[in-house]
Amino acid sequence: MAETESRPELRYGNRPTMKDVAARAGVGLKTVSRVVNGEPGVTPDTEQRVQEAIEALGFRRNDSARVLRKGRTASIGLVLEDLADPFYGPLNRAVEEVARAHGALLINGSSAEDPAREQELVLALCARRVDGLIVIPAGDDHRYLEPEIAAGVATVFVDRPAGKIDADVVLSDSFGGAREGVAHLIGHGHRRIGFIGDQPSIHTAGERLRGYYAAMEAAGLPADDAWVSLGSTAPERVREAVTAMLDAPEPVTAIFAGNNRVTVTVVRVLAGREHPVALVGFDDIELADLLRPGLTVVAQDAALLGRTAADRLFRRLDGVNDAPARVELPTRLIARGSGEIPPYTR
Amino acid sequence: MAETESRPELRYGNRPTMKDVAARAGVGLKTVSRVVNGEPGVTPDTEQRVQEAIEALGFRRNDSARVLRKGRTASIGLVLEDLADPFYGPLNRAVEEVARAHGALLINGSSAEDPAREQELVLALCARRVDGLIVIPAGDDHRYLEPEIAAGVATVFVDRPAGKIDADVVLSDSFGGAREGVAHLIGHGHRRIGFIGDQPSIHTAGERLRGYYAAMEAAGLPADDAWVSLGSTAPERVREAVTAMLDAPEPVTAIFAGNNRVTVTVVRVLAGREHPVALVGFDDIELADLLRPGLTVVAQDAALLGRTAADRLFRRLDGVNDAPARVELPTRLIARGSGEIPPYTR
DNA sequence: TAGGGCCTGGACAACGTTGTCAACTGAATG
DNA sequence: CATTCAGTTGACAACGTTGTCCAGGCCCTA
Repeated sequence: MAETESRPELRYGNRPTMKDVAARAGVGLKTVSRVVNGEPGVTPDTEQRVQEAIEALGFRRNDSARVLRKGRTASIGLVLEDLADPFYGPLNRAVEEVARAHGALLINGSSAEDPAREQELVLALCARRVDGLIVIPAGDDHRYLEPEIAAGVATVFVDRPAGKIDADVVLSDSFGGAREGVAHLIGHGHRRIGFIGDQPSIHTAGERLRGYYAAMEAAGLPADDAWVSLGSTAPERVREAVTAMLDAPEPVTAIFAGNNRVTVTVVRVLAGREHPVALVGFDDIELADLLRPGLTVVAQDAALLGRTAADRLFRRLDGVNDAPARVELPTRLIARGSGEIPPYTR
Repeated sequence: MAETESRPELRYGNRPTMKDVAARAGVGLKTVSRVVNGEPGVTPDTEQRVQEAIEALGFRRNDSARVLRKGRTASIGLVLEDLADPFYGPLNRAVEEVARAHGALLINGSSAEDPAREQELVLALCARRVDGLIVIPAGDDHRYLEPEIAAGVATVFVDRPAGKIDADVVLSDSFGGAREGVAHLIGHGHRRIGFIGDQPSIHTAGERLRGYYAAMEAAGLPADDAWVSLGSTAPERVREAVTAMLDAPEPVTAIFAGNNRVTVTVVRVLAGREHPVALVGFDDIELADLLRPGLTVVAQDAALLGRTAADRLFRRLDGVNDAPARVELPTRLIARGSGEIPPYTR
């Protein structure tokens, strides 16, 4: 322990540098660099001597220095809402695969739906000089990114659009998906349909709500305020909202759930109810097919979302420089039973 | 577009440096550094001038250079098997939270259960000079890490032990958990119990198999080879294995599933069978309580696994230097119905 | 054999930051 | 008034790598 105290500056245990390798191999510094980077202009004989020295010393190039010199970090940042949310798993993985294919590492973090934390994280990534950023925004004002983007940090927003700046964005068609889901319920005879969603300040939540209204209106149905509940996705709140809708004098006969977390809670509540209630949820859920009834959902392809965003990002990094675009991916209605339950009448 | 071509070296659009800030504020370079880092010894007046210059130029410190100078990157690497696997989501998130609390960023990647890819990823992280590594190993030989660890890269293995090197490891009690799960089935009257697991070369898979045998033996029951199926967790393979066990002349009356992916497929197969079969799965699954019957599982606390590993890692980074230890976290049996089904007899 | 070109190898500066250290200021002390 | 001292400030080197550029040595040709 005296070891560590006595040399406070010592971090990497004096790792060998190219200079050390050069000394050991009896060549110049730059020759080592050439060997390490596979550059031409080194005789096999010299190369072997260098390789042996590298081996013997356990040398590993210090990419920090390389980054400083070259300007590129070969890493991208991914800021999402919650690393633990199963919805983002496939997205995360898809982004990683694309990054890997381009030889880049992935730095990621959760904003926890907190705009301040998002900004902090994004700026930390910019300070690291990531080559690009993929952001699932928590906030609705991203002007803080303007200097970064101007400075050349490629940026793509996913799942929700950027606020107050013009940037690439890849979204699912929340509006169309929700409208289709609600229309599906209407098509099965429902006229009083509840909508339980996330905070409407979140873009996707707002769009889905809009889709709900659009479907109701298209069918000439009223959309009673008492049927719409927006707010946190915390189980208790959702539970209360569902219960209120079902215990009202004119109860809803079907529910549209605004995202996976809401859906899960709604399923739990409905499992305890006496009368059947139809349900369509936004976002697919593992095992949805094994519930009784099977869960009807409006599915988005999270992996495709991630892959599309990452492709766009690397296209930009490769120099393509067209105007920021908005890509909207279609959703898919998967009927499994819960959305096909007819209206219950006492 | 001529822009990009004409200056191939240009990466960050000539971002302002401390030198630029210093020039604009009419102060020395070091003074800017002091302001940026909140070091003492700068008059409020000077500080303000510097702040204004920073603001005006949109300066952001280049952490690459900082890293090179200071030796610490304030980042850790997490290598897991699959970012998209819901089991690792909470683990990932837990590690991130601890890292965040220590002001470190998290770089992560998937090994896809491929030892070569694991090594490639780990060494790339080492080249980046991450301060520490958390690895869910795919391979069983980690001697390639010896020089790195010797050079001071703190390393903690999670979920599975390291191979052929002495390092910190945090595990769930796979053996004990599986034994308890199988004993639970035995306790409910089962005597012919199937075990469907992952490739036995994976440490956890082997331990769980050992637990199965231990429980059977403790109850004085035979463990017929035909009841044990090990291999890939691909749905087709698992489906075949389950079907074979159930269609045998002496069919098993209960199944123990070795991990979440196996469990999911087994549930699907059992849902299509005529006669009830008891099931206990290793790993908890979302919505397990909503299946009919509810799914009985041996749950591990993935978040705790991640938190424990990260805590250990940062303890080392803070200079604690005790011998590598093996921490084993208990599992928890959660009875929900599927594991309490009595043996079916025709 | 001299001149030319090609190949290999190395010296040196630069990337943007931080640590060291010395110089300067103004005030307080004798 | 000289001296000291604390508090500010900046010049400079160093971190480890890569790009530039030049020096030799070699082979080929005239």
